[in-house]
Parts: sequence; C-alpha cells; structure tokens
Amino acid sequence: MFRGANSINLDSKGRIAIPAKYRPSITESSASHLIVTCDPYDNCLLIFTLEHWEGTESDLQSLSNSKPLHRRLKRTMLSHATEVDMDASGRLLIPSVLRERAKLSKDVMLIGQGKTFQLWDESSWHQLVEEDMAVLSSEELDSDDLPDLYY
Amino acid sequence: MFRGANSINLDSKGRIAIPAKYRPSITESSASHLIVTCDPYDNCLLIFTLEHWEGTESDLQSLSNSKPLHRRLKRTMLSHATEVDMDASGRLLIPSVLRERAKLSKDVMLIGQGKTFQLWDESSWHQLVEEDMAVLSSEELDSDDLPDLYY
DNA sequence: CGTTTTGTGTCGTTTTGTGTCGTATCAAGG
DNA sequence: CCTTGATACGACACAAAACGACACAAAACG
Repeated sequence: MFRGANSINLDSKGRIAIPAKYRPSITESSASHLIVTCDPYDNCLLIFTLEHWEGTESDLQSLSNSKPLHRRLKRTMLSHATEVDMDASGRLLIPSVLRERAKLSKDVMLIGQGKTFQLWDESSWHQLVEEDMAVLSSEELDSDDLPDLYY
Repeated sequence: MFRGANSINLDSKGRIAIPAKYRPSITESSASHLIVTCDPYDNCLLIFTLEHWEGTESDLQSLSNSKPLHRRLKRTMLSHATEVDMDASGRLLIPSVLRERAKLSKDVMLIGQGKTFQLWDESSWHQLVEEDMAVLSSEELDSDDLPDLYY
C-alpha cells in the first residue's frame, strides 16, 4: 500500500526521486517498471506499477467506443500511458508531454493512493487542500451529505 | 482506550514522545505501527493504530467518487495517511507535510479520543477549548440541538 | 555529418531522519 | 523531607536520503 503525501522536486531534466520507503515494493512487484498517465478527473498524473496497470488497461480496453464519455476516458488514460523505469538511484523521468499536461513545476507532490500514486504540481495540490479544509470544516456544511465515520 | 489531554513537545527533528502510559497498548495492538493523517473537520492531525486504521481506510475507500463532498473527505484522509513507527524510546516522527498542515509549533497537545488520538498545536487547542466553553454555556443555545445526557 | 536537444548515470553536498545519551523534572515510597 | 526511579526533553552523532551539478550517451534535427 502506497500511503502519504510527499513533497519532492523535479530535477532539471524532469526526473523525480521516488521516496526511498516506496522503492522496495516497486522493485519487487514490477522490477522497476512503472506506467505514468493522465488522471481523467484531476489535473495531475497517475503512476501505476506495471503489474497493477495491466488490469486497469484491459478494463479500459473493454469500454465501448460508441459511448462518447467512455471513449474520452479511454483515450485520456490509454493514449497517455507511458512506461518509465526507475533508475538505479530510484528516479523516474516524467515524459515532457505529461509534465506539461499536468503543469508540473519544480516543486511537486507525490500522493500515495493505495495501489497508485498521484503526481501534482505543488501549488495546485495546496490549492485543492485549502479548498477541502474550507469546505469540510465549514459550519454551514449539511451533515446529511456526509457519511458518518465513527473512528 | 486512549484517554486524556497531554501537553507534550515536538523535538527539533519533529518528533513527539508518546506518553508512557499509552505505549504498551500501542506496541501490543499494532507492533508500534501507527497511521497519522489529517482530521477532515478540524485543524489537527489524527493518529490511528494501524489495526484500527484499516477499517476506517476501507470505509473511506468505498465512498463514491462522484459525490464532491465524499471525494473531499476521502482525499483529505486517505491521501495524507502516512505510516509512522514508534521508535525504541517511544517517539513518533510527524511527517513535515502534516506538521505544516496542522501548523504544529514546538508545543502540542496529544488528545486521547478512545481508539485514536488527535494532535493539536497547543495554542489552537486552547482557543478551541475557550470557544467550546463559550458556546456550550451560552444562554441562547437551542437545547433541541443537543442530545439529552442524564449523568 | 555536425549540431542541438533529450535522456541517463555519477558524484559531492546538504538536508533530513534515526539512535543514543545525559540531564532535568516529577511522582512515589521510605 | 529525602531518595529512587521513571519519564520527558534536549543535545549530539551518525546514517541515509534527496538534491543539484556535471559529464557523457543517444536521439533528433538540420
């Protein structure tokens, strides 16, 4: 399970260093092969282990081409999916096409999401987090709209 | 059951020493593995034993991505969830991303909440306590909004 | 075929994390 | 009231990770 929000940097060549804690499990499960693609819902990238991507890929393949929304989803994720390998020092080169699409500057956030990561530009991420805080802590929040979590 | 409000310090590296009374039960239940994440409603952090987190995590996983509030809740808690281990002297390193988000200074409060802890910056905590007092003791309070507690 | 751009590997520096230890503080018991 | 022991705290030393810089290789382009 990939967990946690990590503030990291893109180097001048567009690489990110995967935090050391995640490396062993990546090497194990997919021999350092990863897939980077566009997130269809947010302005960020998704990083899959190759292993876990294969299932998602075939789910996408099977989407109908006649339904416009399905086509869009399929196109967004499949067409941008790029295989990248983690090098000996644990880095990933993020393809420039994807870097531009997610507007990545030098400061980025790598967000563990269980089986995948999201990769955000730091400022877009912070903006979203601020918004989440403001909305969820608001007194006017209609509590019927939220599930009860008894932790 | 974790009970009580404890005033403790962050050391220069961002660690807190868990009060000794809580340590045995943490070691037992989760072999010193804890999860720190953001509280979605208040400006503080939540600390779970790994054991107890897993249930909450799957509750969150099952929330719908198409409902904006559910997505926000899910994102806030899941994306920030970070595994941290209590070291041999009973300390936890609080990840810097979370330290910043909860605006933790050197003086913090660790609040037992049953199965979890809340971690507050001391001054925000004091402020909240004041506010709670003021609100709950207010004469204009609409008693229909409160449950009856006959203790 | 040379030049420019892009990708890859290496290395040294700096920052961050981790473990250890000594001391101050507090509580309990004699 | 003093002693003893445990806890929390700060300080330090060491280890590891992240970063930036650079040098080189490969590919793209003219």
